[in-house]
Amino acid sequence: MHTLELFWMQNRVNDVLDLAKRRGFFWAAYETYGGSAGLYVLGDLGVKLMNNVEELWRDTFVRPHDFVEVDTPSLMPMPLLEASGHVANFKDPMAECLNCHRKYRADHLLSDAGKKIQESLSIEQIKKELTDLAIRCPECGSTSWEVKPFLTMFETRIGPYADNIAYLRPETAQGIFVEFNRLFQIERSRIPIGIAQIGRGFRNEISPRQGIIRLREFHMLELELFMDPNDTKCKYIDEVLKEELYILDERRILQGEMDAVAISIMDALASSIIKTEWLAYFMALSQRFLQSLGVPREKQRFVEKITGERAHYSAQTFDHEVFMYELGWIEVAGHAYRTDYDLTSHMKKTGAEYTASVQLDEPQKVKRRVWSIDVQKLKEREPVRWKEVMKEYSNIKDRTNTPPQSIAGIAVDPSFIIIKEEEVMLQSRKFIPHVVEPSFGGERVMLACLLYAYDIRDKRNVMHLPYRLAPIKAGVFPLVNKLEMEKTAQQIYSKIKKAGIPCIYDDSGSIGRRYARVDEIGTPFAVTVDDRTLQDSTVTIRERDTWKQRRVNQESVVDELLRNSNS
RNA sequence: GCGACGAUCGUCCAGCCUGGUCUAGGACAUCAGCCCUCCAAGCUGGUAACGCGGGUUCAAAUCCCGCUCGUCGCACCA
Repeated sequence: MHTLELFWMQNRVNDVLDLAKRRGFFWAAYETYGGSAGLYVLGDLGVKLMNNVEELWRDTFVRPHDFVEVDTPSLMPMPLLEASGHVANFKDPMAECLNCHRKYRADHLLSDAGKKIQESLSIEQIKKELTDLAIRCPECGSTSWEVKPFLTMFETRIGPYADNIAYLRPETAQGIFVEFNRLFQIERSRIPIGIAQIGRGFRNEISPRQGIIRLREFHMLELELFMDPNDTKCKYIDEVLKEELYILDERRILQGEMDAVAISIMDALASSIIKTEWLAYFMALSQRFLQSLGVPREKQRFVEKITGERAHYSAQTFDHEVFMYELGWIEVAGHAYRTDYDLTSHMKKTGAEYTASVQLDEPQKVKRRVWSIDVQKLKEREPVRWKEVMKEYSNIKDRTNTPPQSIAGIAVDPSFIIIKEEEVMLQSRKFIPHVVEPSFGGERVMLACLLYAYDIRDKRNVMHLPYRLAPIKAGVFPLVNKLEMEKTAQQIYSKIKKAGIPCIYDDSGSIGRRYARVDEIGTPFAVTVDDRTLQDSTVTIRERDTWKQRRVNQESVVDELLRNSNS
């Protein structure tokens, strides 16, 4: 590679971040107060670009499938996130060595020492274990520890009562899961169904380096696809079967492979590299989405999360990564097969029923065993406590399985349990839907888009943003500041604006300078009014990507611009 | 959290070691105007900064301490 080219490659991210700040796409927040890591501001261009990214996402993932969209609160009460497993999984016990102040995951220290850990160990218990086992700091050998939980969710309180703890959501998905029943009913119990949400997620990262890559508050674009676990077909799968993805799957990772290989969706499904059709379909869409944002296919890959690295809710996860020059491979999306983990968890916690049912083609005869309690016999055995048993018994709705070992503390005894075999005609089949989830980080997608749009031509910055993503579609300039030219240019500007096309008017500095200014923010067209306009009503349209100009009648400028709205 | 290094106009950099000459300089960007010109390059003028707090001193951008933030490394990263 040429030295100069190499130099430019190495500075691409910095150049783009610099441009983003200078022109108002985004920048680090609260600098006047000294700054606060992991928080970013989107400026006008950033807001417009993010909106366009979101619209493109809707056009890719939501609208073609008639999926629906919701907007749930960012604040979530603690019990909800306890049920989802986030409170347990986002609250790592951190052990700090009191001598050298290095920090470790306390559970890792214990398991390294060969100690089996229970999920439910309290902070005090962990501290006691560390002391009892005389575990030494791996760095300095000290045995004195301070154990504290580190919470990666932001904690707050709802209302005046201190015990009403809430968190800012670490993902938007939980809002969809807990509202599943109503959403499902509103959508007339269609299955499969996709429910989308665009919103903000919050994570209290320990040290959010890498600027806009790791944020404490960020845009999430999530879609939850609910499907029947016995009918996991995706009706759109044929459209993508031949598409190839670069995949690095778990098996190859465990073999020590580092490189992703191209494989078709068809083959990936046939060889079970991707476990379910919807997941494969969304991965293909995800690749297309990034392609339409300007990221070539070869600069994208899907890396499977190996067991143990995966989130607590996931049966299979692929990270969708984009090569971002100096930053290396950066995850822009996670594609997770969450099974029925979330709905089941919320059911257990709340007693609500998150189920769907499908009508069977023909009713089925099913034999099943049902157990019940013989009250008379129970009374004989437990003359005092039988009422307690019956009270708890009446809360057990599903009696088709084997009876529990004890009810209300009374050991279940065959002497008062009746087990009946019965035959029922089932008209429908009930199930807890399984969930497949593509989840994007908005800022990272936006950055990927800017990185691949960025180019330097004749020492000038040019952002080759696709038309639909460009925050500003056109600049309108009078060639020189003559009153009539300005007037005509202003008229054209108003006309474009009224047509709903974002555009700017600029008459300051030389024409070349103005072209340079709009090139840098990715504005695809410049409309220039010159002397000839005043004679024959034509203007020039100058294209950002070629710097070529053509003359069109000023009446047709809006049409010329609108012709590009799909590109 | 630890360690190393750092923080000056919008941006990049100079000044700091050796305190005063700094009313903090330059370049690019930006703004007003001139020029009236199709690709940032001419001319005139303007706006604009020493991260925060404390100390030393007659005097602090400059020396010292604390804090905040940043970069990198360690650790962490459902």
